[in-house]
Amino acid sequence: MVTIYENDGEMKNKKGVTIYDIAQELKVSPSTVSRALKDHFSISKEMIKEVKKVAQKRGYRPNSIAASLRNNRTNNIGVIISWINRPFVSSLISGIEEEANKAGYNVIISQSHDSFDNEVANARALYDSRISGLVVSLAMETQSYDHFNPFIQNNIPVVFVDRVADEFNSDKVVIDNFAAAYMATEHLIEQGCQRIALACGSQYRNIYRERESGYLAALREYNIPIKDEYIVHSDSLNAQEGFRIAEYFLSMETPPDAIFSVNDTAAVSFIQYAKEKGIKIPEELAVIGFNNDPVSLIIDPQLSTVSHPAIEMGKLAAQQVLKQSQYKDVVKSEAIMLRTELLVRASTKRK
Amino acid sequence: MVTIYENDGEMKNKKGVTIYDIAQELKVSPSTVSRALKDHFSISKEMIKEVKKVAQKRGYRPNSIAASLRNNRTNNIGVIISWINRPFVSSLISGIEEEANKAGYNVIISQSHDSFDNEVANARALYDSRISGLVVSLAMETQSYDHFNPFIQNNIPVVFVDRVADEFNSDKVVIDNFAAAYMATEHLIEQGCQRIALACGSQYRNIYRERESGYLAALREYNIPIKDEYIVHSDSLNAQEGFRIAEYFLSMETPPDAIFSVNDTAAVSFIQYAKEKGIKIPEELAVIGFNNDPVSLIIDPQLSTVSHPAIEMGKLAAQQVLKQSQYKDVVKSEAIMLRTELLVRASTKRK
DNA sequence: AAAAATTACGCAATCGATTGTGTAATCTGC
DNA sequence: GCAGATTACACAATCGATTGCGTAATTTTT
Repeated sequence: MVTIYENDGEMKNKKGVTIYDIAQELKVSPSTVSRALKDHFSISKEMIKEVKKVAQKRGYRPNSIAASLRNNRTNNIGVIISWINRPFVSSLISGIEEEANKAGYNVIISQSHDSFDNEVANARALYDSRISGLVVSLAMETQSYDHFNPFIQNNIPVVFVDRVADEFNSDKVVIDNFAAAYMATEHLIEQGCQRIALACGSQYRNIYRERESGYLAALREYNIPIKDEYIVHSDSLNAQEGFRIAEYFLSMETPPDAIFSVNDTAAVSFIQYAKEKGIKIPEELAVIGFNNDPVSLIIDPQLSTVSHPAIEMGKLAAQQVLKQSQYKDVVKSEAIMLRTELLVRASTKRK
Repeated sequence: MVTIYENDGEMKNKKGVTIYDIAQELKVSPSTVSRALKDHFSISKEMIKEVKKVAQKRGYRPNSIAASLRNNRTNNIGVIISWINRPFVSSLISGIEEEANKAGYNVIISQSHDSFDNEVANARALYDSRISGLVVSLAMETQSYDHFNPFIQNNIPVVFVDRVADEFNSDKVVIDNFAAAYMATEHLIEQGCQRIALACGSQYRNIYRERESGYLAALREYNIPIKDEYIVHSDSLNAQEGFRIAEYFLSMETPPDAIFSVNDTAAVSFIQYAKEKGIKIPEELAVIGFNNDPVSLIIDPQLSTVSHPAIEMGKLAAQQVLKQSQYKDVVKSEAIMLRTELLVRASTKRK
């Protein structure tokens, strides 16, 4: 299944058409061509028309590399995320891309795989390629933020999304994790759950810290005793970990009657495990997740969860980057906080 | 929730360190610095050491824009895909990115959202940004391929993945859709299914055409009559369409006893619809999908499907692009075909 | 010791677009 | 009809790294 074809000979290595070629054909200077293509006021209407006609005819395409070098800025926005194949993350990217494209920017994506070293390497590579802005959702491991300093020092805007660095002064787009977790926990309490467990992520990341706080606050508010053995932390709340945690919770002497999971992946595993063991959901065990992943509607019973405005977050982050890259002088750092929504489905509906 | 901070004043607008700065400090020429940084043989060991020391001290980072302009090539690979938030696609991208990063390349991603116009616009933007290679999985609508000609004419490699253009002479990375569909259909027949329906996609795309051919071939091989009313084509096999198609099939006078869906999304909808209607799976209706999306393991009963080596396909596509961009002279176009695997799960296990 | 070879570096053009400044040519006002 | 204003374009430097070619200094060869 291999086909071979040869060169056309004449067609190949024909260098791209430049403004110099157009200038030569029209016997004007390259600067005139450059300005004409941008409808500069100092160029006559006729000349603009002529230039554009020739450009069209010759198939001229601007070399943005050259422009970038001259202007010291590219039309590229860098993005560093953990894993692209997570529903929340790919929606985030969609939002970033949509907003960036609208403004004539391309998006360069790199995955940290939740490793600090990768994040540093990616940041460096993106810096070298002279991106004009960076959107970051931090890796699970990250605790030091020095790798973002080169951007700051060179006035390249850095915007954090979702997984942000409190210690680092820059734009942020987040959700109210505390409130969302409080809502979710309160909902479980209202459904009559008394022994509510928490499956949480790394305490290095704001999103998990804040969700834990919300969970604890709700329990306190309703005078429900907090039990350490009902709280589990995991560095990667994947399906496998979910089963492990489910086994731990459900083989306790007094197992929880509800679990709040900080992501849907683990929550789904809880339901699957419980179903295997013949534990009724939500009667014997109520489960609520976080993110509103597609799987939350596929699992039976459907999973209650907290919806994350992922695309909107991506759009806002991109807008922040673009705005910051325009106004180089006055730098104003702001944190945008978006609303979440509690989605009550069968996995917690006891009443 | 808004914080404001002012400029440092002295820190800002400090232009990046260039080889000229290093040259000045060491009182040598920029060319020497450039060569020293690349361990050029004509530079003495001591000079190389000196240059690197100063570069390190001053925090020098190469300006790849400048290098790109001079070399007429970037370290960026462009990717055009339909939707990033599909499991298959994001895995594909992961593979591309891994391989590209390994070779020191960045990946620029753009989504066509399955629209031809978007695909053309994305191709143009990527061309302007002077990517050194392009990986494409075609939009559903695409029927003309002229927008890829500028790349070909300028020796920029274009590699198609999964959704390829038969008419277009370039590298391709695909799976054996015919064989996969044949296997899937044969499996249904072996389970005793006699009235096997097909939920298919747009005939513009090879993957759906080939899968339909495989389905038809299997039916013929086993002397099962082919009924047109058992074959449905949809331009977007999403969940909603899945329900619509399920309704059509299951409200027929003689409904099918099995459905082969060319993607998992629709297959999952079939199962959900059937469960709602009290139709037993797989006894009354066997369902098999395609792609091995995460949902296929979440749905109850678990979905039989065909696994797609997405990451591997991405890696191979990136490798092809990188290889092609090295050898400008002899262009050899090849099609790589990967194996798929039939995953038999509860949704088709009748025996 | 003179010639040849090698070592180690500098000079200057180049990639393509951008832009501040300069300058003819045309136009305006009185 | 002439100074001054305006129009419409050209000149040339610039962004930062790369690289063919040139050359002085040192080493090797015979």
